Amino acid sequence: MKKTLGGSATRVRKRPVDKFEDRRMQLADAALVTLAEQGYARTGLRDIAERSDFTHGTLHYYFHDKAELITYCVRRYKNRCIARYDSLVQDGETAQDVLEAFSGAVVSTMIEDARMQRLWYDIRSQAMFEHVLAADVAALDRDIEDMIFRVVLRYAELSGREPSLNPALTYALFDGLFLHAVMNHLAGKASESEVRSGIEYLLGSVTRPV
Amino acid sequence: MKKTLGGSATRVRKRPVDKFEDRRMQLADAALVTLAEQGYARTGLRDIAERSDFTHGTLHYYFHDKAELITYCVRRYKNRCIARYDSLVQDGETAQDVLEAFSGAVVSTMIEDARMQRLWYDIRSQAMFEHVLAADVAALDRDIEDMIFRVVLRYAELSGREPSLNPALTYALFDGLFLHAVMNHLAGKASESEVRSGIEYLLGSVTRPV
Amino acid sequence: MKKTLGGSATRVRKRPVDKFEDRRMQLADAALVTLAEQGYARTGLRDIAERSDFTHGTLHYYFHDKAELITYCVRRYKNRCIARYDSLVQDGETAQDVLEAFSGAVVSTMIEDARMQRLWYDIRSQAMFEHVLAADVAALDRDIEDMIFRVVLRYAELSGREPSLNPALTYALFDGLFLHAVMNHLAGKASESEVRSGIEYLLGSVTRPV
Amino acid sequence: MKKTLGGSATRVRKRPVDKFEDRRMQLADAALVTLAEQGYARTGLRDIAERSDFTHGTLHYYFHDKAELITYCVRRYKNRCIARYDSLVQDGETAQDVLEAFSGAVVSTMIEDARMQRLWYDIRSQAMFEHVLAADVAALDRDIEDMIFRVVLRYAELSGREPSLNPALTYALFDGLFLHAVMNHLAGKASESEVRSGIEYLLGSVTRPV
DNA sequence: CATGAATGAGCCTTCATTCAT
DNA sequence: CATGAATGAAGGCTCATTCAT
Repeated sequence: MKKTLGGSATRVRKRPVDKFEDRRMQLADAALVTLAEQGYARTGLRDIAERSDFTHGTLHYYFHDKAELITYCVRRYKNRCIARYDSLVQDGETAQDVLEAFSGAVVSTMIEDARMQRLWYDIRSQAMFEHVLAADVAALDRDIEDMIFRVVLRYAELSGREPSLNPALTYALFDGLFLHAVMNHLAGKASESEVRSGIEYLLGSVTRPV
Repeated sequence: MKKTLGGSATRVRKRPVDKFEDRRMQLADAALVTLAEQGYARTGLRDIAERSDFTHGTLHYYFHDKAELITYCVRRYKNRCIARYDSLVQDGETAQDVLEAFSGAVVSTMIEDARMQRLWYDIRSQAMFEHVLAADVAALDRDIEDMIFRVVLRYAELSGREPSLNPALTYALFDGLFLHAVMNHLAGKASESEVRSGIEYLLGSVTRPV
Repeated sequence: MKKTLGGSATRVRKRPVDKFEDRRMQLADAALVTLAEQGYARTGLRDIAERSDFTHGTLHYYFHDKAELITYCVRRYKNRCIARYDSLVQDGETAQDVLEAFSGAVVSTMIEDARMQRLWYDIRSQAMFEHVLAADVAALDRDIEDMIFRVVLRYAELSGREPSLNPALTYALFDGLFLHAVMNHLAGKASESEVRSGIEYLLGSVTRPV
Repeated sequence: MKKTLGGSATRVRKRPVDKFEDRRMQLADAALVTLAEQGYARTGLRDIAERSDFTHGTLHYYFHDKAELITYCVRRYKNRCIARYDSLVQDGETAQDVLEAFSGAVVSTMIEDARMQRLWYDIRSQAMFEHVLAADVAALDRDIEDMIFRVVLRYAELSGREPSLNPALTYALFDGLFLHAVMNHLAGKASESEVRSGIEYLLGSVTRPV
């Protein structure tokens, strides 16, 4: 409300709602570190609290229960991923740009974010069993599907082609590729070049000349 | 197998080792029902015992700990899967046979074994975090990869084609397809025809004319 | 009371002490609603605050701790009860008036105030265990005892009789009657006429002809 | 089953079901000590375990949850009370015997079992709020009501009288007497003679010449 | 062989209370 | 005055595991 008050540039304090939300983000980021390390089932709220600047009581102050915290965390991580991929790809001006930006991003995700990614796969698996997680996870998965299809569309458009598969099927194939890239990386089997060639192959495979 | 066959007519009891192994299988099959229903993290040994003919303590007599039981269960389930797919596919005499047998098997897995499959995905996710599971799961995954590649090889051979991707990449793509088929099915989104066309597409895509 | 009245026309604000006390009453009344619903042990200060116009922290500003709030609440409720019974009974001009006013009041307490009454019985039970509550509850119980005896005295006097039991014993019997009336009502066993006849019987029983 | 096997007098081990039930009793008796001391709401399962020979996990092995343990405990205590009163009273051969046995028992309950009795009043209060307790407590209260009426009947019969009030009302009055006896005793106000005379008065009051 | 009693660590959650603003 | 952020102890409960029988 009192936000954009005149030209005053010295609004020192954020609105209360922002403070609350800020702390949620801060806690979520701390939680993500632990979650990525230990996984959903093996991470207690106490573990999370211990590696944050707060106590475990505070976690419950900001999140109603564990499920809410976890979905908030995963949503936060995944939204960042999606934004990152979107911006990367939209900056590309040739099909080659897009291909390289995309496969570069996948490789770096695989290498640097392997632990975060496995958390995502973990939570997505749990969501097959736990009702409370299902809706949130499904929504996120749809967002990722859309993002992947945007990449494919952009690539197709820049190379005079068009998608040959629907978004769901397209995503399923890329998802398989990502998942195995991460699993392989965590298993110590370096496969950067294989991932790159896999993506190149797949981008060609899921599009066709107009 | 069938080791002490011969002419011996007085083999009243199986050899001890067999009895032990038999019971393990019996327990594992009972456990699989519960595990498929509730998932790894949410299933206690008590839950399993309650739905079997044995007690809680007996489980520990036959399995050293929970991880051993679970990996034994999953290995059992997955080996059955692999055998089933192998026999189905090897019975086919034309490429069309193989295609139909394979996609039919996938569809029926998706529909009837959805709960078992999600258990596999669950355990595979946990294996990314729990070292004790990692080796067993990795071995199983390799077996599946091999099986998938046998299907592709057979299909290729019968249609005058050859694989265009290595086994790992081939599996990754099929795996993505399977995983999303199961997730969609569990989410209530029927997609039988889509799965069939996906498989047909993919079999064509991972092979090329010789 | 009304101390600074006089000719001063500008007394805009109540004296500080009154404001403080007013707010305590306001908070206590809000608290009573929740307490009557959930009982002492199951009611958190948060529950109370949520159903009032104030926050959690404010409660501690006006009451030192939970025990003080609770005793304040119960005292408030019970004093209202006592005042009500006193005025009802003193208005009666014949023994029959008193009997009817009294049993009518008990019946309406049983029906409309059942949830408040159970709170009283609850706190009185807790006071048997928690020292901090003991003194306050005991004082209240004495006030009720006195009130009951005033009713009996008034009834006796108007009917040419006199009490035949001491106040403590008299109260004990009426208290048993009340308690069971409330328990029965909460259990769904309507017993209005039984309560009325019980009271009539008891008023006769605890008095005797002069 | 194998219980009364022939004339063998040396059945060393009880049947399994008995062992389980025996331990429940043992744990319940230990629990009653702590519960009587601290009251329902202030007693944790850990408190109970600490003052028993077992750990808090064991409590959950024998009782499904806290409510089951508590109701089991109270039922156990109250059934003992009822049996005790029944046998005491039935041994009396004259009205005077019954009067003395009964009031003696009440006095000794008041003095020696005051802490147990307050637990009963506590749980009965909680049952007005907690649904899980309601049914069990109501059943117990009915048993006590019956017992009281048996006393009154016996007393009436031996003195050529008959009950003048129904069982519910009769119990309500005695209950009020008991409750206040216990509260007074806990408050340090000795009142043995008063209790005795109250009971004598009440036994006369709730009966009338045939 | 198989049982089931017993354990104790650990989990999520609730809550009265304190305190800086 | 009033707020609400933060705390930490405590609560009920679950569970893999051990072990005497």
